[in-house]
Amino acid sequence: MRAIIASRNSILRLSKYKNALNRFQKLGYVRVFSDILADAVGGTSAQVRKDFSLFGIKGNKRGGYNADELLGKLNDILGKNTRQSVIIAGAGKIGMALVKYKGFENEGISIVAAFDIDPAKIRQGGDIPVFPLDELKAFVKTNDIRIGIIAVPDIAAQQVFEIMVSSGIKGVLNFAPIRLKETADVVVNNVNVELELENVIYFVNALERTGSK
Amino acid sequence: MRAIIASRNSILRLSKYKNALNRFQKLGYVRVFSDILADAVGGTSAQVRKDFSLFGIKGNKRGGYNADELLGKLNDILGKNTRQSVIIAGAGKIGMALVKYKGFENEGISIVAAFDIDPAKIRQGGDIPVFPLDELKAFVKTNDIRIGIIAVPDIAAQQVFEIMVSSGIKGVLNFAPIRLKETADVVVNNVNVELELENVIYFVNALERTGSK
DNA sequence: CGTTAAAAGTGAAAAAAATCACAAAAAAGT
DNA sequence: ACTTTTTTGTGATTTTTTTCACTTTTAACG
Repeated sequence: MRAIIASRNSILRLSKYKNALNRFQKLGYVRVFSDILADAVGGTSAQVRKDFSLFGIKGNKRGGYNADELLGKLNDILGKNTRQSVIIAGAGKIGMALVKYKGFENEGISIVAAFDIDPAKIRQGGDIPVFPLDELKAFVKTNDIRIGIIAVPDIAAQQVFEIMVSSGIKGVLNFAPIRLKETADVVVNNVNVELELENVIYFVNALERTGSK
Repeated sequence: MRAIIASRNSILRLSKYKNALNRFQKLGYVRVFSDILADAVGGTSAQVRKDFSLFGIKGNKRGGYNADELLGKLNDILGKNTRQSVIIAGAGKIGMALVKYKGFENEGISIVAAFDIDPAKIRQGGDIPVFPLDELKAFVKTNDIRIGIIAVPDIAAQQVFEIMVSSGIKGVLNFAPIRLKETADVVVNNVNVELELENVIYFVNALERTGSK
């Protein structure tokens, strides 16, 4: 298929449109307009249209976008038409919170197994099994998993990352507050709560100092 | 003080430099260079220097930056010299994972209380008390809290946000996968794990389709 | 000391992203 | 059917961010 050059941010926006659209659809909307989407997602209507334009998504002038059709196209672009199996390294607080989280299933994402070094955490009973970390490689290979989540302490993160990559994992969502030494053929996104919280604090302070009218 | 116009991203980078610096300092580094920092954080040395330049941070030509001094300045800019008290709404999986997380304390961030509607979750015994949601407003007011974390289901998020804002909270870190209807004088950052994971999946697929050499 | 080499600092240039603004289409109204 | 109004689609423009490339300073070395 045609390769689309897209920035991380524009893809992130497409996902947001898709999520908003899902909600609109549940509310019975048949047609949606760029300004409605903009507003749901926190942008401008021009940007919505530009994004769509960039990905070759067409609407109807004066008629907006057909919700079903648009959703189909977005899902297509985002690769949401095939279910994705994901593993987690680290069965601590964050790891287990993710395992228990219901939201992924609706999005075609299945967390199929977790792995941990701590023998106390191993458990095959529950809906999602927790295996010893040693078994990660074999599991990933036999089940052809391509996406992994790192939810281990920062000190172990790089090591776990390398195990994942050598197992054949191509995309990683990293919760450890550490920059992973990446290679070009593996995609890494970072979720760093500390950083985000610090950022909020900074802007609250900054707002207080300056914009205090 | 002088008001610095800074983008969210540049502040995020400053935080990263600060975190990297903390690690370097623990390893005994007395002087650091822009390329070392760049590398630790995943950027270019030019960008590090530009960022510092923008905030009036000076180093020594040929001598780099004194680690202590630089850290002091970064902490100063980021407002890390005063401890920040934070509350959490939602004592579910995510909320409790955050409460238990040790990383905040080192950063001068204290989670002082959690709140939940579910009476079963109320508990005053532990290190961090969980109060009924009703009491949030009073608590925030009497303790003069300015930062809140939203870790409630998406359906309740907007409502909780409004309670927070009306209580005097000025900055929010939102974990609900919903765009909060914000006002200009409140800072909101979003952490959306689903979105990030979808993004990883997209780029893995995209890489597979195109760059498959 | 004087020379060399390494690194900061920063305007200028380039690239990337967002916004504007308006023509074209088509739904709705009369 | 014709007119009006609304909304898309997109080239052009503007703004923002990043990178370049060169000057200046100073540590290190002989």
